[in-house]
Amino acid sequence: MNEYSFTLNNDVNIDEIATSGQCFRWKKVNSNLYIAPIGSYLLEVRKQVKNKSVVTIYSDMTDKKAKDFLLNYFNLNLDYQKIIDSIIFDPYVKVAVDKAYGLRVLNQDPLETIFSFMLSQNNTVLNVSRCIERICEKNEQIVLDKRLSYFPFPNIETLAKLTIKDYEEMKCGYRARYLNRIAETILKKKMNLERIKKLSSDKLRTKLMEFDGIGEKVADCIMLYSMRKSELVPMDTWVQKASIELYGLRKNCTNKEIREFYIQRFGKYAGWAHLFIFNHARKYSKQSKNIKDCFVNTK
DNA sequence: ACCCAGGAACGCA
DNA sequence: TGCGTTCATGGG
Repeated sequence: MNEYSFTLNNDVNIDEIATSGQCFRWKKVNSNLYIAPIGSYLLEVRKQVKNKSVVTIYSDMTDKKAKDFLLNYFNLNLDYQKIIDSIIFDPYVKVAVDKAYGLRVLNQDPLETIFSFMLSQNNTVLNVSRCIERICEKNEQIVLDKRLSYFPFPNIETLAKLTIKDYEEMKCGYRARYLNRIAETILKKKMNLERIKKLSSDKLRTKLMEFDGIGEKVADCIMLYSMRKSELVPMDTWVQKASIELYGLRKNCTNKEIREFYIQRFGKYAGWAHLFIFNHARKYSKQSKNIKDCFVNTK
């Protein structure tokens, strides 16, 4: 077992990432330590002084491969400041970025992301996390030492062996049959999720939506958070409400209209703008009557 | 008891 | 196309 670490700058904010609703397995151990099974490995992020933190990966990889894995997962090869600069002309996005600087779109495993967002329909983030954990517990536990053990997300063979009844027992509710069927189909057709990433967003969306249980919104989340489609804007209830309030879109406008408004306005990283708006609205609008109030710069 | 949660399938107009 | 209903489960 190898242990590889490096320092992260303030453009990786693990508090915000862990609670942003794009990933479901990061756990807060204490105010300075977050931990998550990612892929087959275990990751830790320890906060240091001055907005810096150290990420550690426990794996059997060489240092170079481990580094590449982390760069890839956190999207560290992207120019964070440049992306932020391209979207904070918008006053509402600017407020959201100021509150959550270091929040970033991750590049996650497609299979785990498909399962996560299938579970997310008509569900809470907390509940999705619990279902994912139960599914992972069907996998073999990896024990690093007395302090560190974890269940990696299962591979497709393991997922396909689980029956509808198994998924129901894991409290996946009516989504159980979707999960069972998609696992069986991916395995049977030998679908290579890494390869289909290269398709255009429109073709990929069509392909994903052929699966029962994946609609437009879930497809867009899968593509944004695990397939490098940074321009996509998933049409969730928060963004629908926020868009009407913030940008004065018609009350009965279609999702397509909202999505095109975002792409027109924010361009290649519209999905990032969306994540900041979603994150901010979800976290702060419970304490105010309307969404717009929490986007007004209160400094 | 009721309502909602990062929706989607289904039936019907 | 568009709109209303229904779908498990958990929490407020």
